Amino acid sequence: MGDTDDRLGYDMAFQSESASMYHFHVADDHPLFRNAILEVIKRHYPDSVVGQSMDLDSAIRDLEKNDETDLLLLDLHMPGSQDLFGLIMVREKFPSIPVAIISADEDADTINRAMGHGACGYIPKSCSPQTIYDAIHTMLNGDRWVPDELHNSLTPVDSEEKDLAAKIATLTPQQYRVLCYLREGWLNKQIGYELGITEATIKAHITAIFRKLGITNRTQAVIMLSKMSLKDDVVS
Amino acid sequence: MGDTDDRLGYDMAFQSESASMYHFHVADDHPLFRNAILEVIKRHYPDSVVGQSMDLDSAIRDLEKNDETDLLLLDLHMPGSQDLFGLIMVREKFPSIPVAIISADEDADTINRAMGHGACGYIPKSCSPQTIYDAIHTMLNGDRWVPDELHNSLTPVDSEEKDLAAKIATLTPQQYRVLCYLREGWLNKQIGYELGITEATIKAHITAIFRKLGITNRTQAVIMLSKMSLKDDVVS
DNA sequence: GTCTATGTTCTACTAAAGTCGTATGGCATG
DNA sequence: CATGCCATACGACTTTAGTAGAACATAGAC
Repeated sequence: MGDTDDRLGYDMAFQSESASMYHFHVADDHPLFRNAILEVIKRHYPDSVVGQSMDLDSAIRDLEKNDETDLLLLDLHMPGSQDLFGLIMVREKFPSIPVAIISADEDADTINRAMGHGACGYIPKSCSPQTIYDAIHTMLNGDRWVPDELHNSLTPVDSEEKDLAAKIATLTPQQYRVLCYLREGWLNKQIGYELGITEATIKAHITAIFRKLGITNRTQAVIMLSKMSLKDDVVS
Repeated sequence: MGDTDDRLGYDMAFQSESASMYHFHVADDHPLFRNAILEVIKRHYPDSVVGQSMDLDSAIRDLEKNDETDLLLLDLHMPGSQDLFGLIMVREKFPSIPVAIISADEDADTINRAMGHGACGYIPKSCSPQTIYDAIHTMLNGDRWVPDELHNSLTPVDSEEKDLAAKIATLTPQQYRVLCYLREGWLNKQIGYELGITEATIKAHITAIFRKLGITNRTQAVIMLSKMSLKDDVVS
């Protein structure tokens, strides 16, 4: 399986596939599909390093340790990463790391918006291993990849949605966590218990969130975020 | 009642339709399109009576006076009738009156759900006068009408959405009005001012709404309703 | 007519939300 | 190492949200 180079180059173009040691991270809370991805990676990039996580926080911690990750494969729906928000946060924190979305949701609008928010690819979970490999290979070369039928139909994302994404991206990690619970209709007291801090602190975070989003109460926050939500997935 | 002429031609204007006197109501806050509909009706059903309104409350008042209305043409988006909620309320209050949705929104999912919530037809605003006539004619005969391309692809509405619609339908008119403002992120004080009653009364209504919807606070209400919202229309 | 049932309205109360000021610790810059 | 910046955390206060209970009106039912 070839020799490996410790000193990984910054430029993928130099590296032939067999000789390259890539650094992947697979973030998906669904074990079956995570394994499917791992199979593909191990088969085609046996010398690569693969981080794994089941929620957004773990993924971010791992990326912080490995800031040279070559490709993040991110599920659209896992704890802390509903809809496009996880993608937005990761793109903000690690602009240089390419992010491929993997999701059961094959809706054209969803794929289009994921790409518009900075994903370098979108892999529907129904794809064959061969297709998954094609996609990963393409993205490691610095190109974008979407399912064939959408190749020529990508359109720019609504500017209002872009604005909102930019505001979300300014939230601190803790603020973002609080917002995730707020969005689900939790009370401040409940959020505080969940995060292990007092209700007073939750309120402080929430006030800060409102300022950043340009709103004045939680109801408006939910309204604002719901405008950015995607179609519901099919429960599999 | 009923029309006896099934022969449709391009200049059929004065055939046996002229002998029947239908009762229409056109509810649309966009004057241009309201007039377009009126043109079609006056041309093909010159003896008919046509009520008009620019918001849901006026429409309902008119329907109460004319409980034998043969067809209500309802815009999806006007004051008091965002998304499918207006349709749901009207179908609950007047189950015997056929409702045709007219809207600029031509999304298949939107059309499908409107039909699933009891509309007898869906007329995209891009339709020609001739097509509008075809649609109205079909619906007056008791048949349903949707754009050709969707004729065979209507699917049942999600049961959860049906449940929610049933709950919404139990709201009193005033409760529904309050809910419309709540949904937009207004404060109780503001809603009270708008409706000309005290904040205390708004609160009482809101508590009643929560009970009917099976929730405990306004944030959950917004979340619940947002699951039922449609794709945003293009602003024309 | 009386008697229910229901919608609307309100007062008085409790609970939750939201703001302000402040303190601490990490971390980068000069 | 001193300084400033910022994320995080908390307590005290004010404002808004939400509940309980009752008064009043109206429409049917008996």
